[in-house]
Amino acid sequence: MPLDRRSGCPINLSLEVFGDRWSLIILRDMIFGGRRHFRELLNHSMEGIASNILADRLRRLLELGMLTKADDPTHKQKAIYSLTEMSIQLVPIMAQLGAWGRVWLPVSEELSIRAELLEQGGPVLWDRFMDELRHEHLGIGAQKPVGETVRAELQAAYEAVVARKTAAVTA
Amino acid sequence: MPLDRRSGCPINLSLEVFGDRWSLIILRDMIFGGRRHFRELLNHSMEGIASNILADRLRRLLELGMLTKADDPTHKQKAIYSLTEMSIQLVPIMAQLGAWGRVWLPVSEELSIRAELLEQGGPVLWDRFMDELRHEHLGIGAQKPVGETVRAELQAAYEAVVARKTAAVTA
DNA sequence: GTCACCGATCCTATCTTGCAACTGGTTTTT
DNA sequence: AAAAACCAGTTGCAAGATAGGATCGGTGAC
Repeated sequence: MPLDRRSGCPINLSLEVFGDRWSLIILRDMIFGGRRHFRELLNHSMEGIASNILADRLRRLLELGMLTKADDPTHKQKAIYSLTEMSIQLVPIMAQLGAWGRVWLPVSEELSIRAELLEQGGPVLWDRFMDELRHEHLGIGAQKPVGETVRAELQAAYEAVVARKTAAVTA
Repeated sequence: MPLDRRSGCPINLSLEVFGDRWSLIILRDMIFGGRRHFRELLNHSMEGIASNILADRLRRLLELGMLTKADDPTHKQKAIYSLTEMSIQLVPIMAQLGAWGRVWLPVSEELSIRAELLEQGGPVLWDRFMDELRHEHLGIGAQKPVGETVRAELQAAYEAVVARKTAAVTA
């Protein structure tokens, strides 16, 4: 997946960066799923990414400055991938994409609850989420975010839907 | 490009619809460039799309309900493609994509002026633009929009930048 | 010492893309 | 009336991307 620079149009250039079927999925899992390691991304991938594709995309995202990579001090072979400001600022795009998909595509209820909450929360929630990501990935903002994190809230809402649906089935 | 339905996640499904290098480019040219015919999309394509790819993507977008196709009464062989509500509602996504690209990617000045104005105008301008598109493509809203259209404004701004840059070079 | 885990890489079959030539028909120009 | 240009695509081919699975050498927990 080379960068062609077909034109200097912002939409075109954005597509050249993440206009494929995997790059945004990986970033989604890092942003909303909190994944930081290769194996986490590989084994918990809902869509079943192949290891060679994952390796290729991670390398590409590193080159593009959307991610950084560091050694994990707890395990010599583990690498920790971090978001950069560039990828943290994809949150509004993810939110819009989720909102659009929720309306027009056959989404599953439990997987769209996050998109729904993100849409309801609007830019205020997005900003709070982005600040949390900056704290987590860039070490910016000295003290921890107060109260429950946005990601934890979204995750809790997701699990509540799953629990409700399971109860409905077994009832 | 099949629809795999890898998962019911809204972001994933959105990517399965337009997570490739051409679908959004075609929709961009229809939305911001006002293109309605195959040859217009083919010959005025800034990025140089191939005719088979264009044909394939148009067919796909028709199947997905993002476009409709009708005979052109003025020419027996011409077909007119129209946006649907589904694709008109991509305007906010295009705006966010353009805003992000303008900050982080090497965009050209003249091609990013539209994104800049769209960002400045915010949701109010997006709604006005979407209403104009509904009038133009869906025949909704009896009377024509008052004053200059959003697309004409964006186009004028683009041409002003081109003119200024040309003047600067020849001066 | 064994076994699961670590981030990848290699191989192969299949799918997608880009490119150029071409099709059958229609409108415009000369 | 003949020629040229335009219309929406289609076809064939080569190159590149993807999916899936096996594999690699090193690490850490038990």
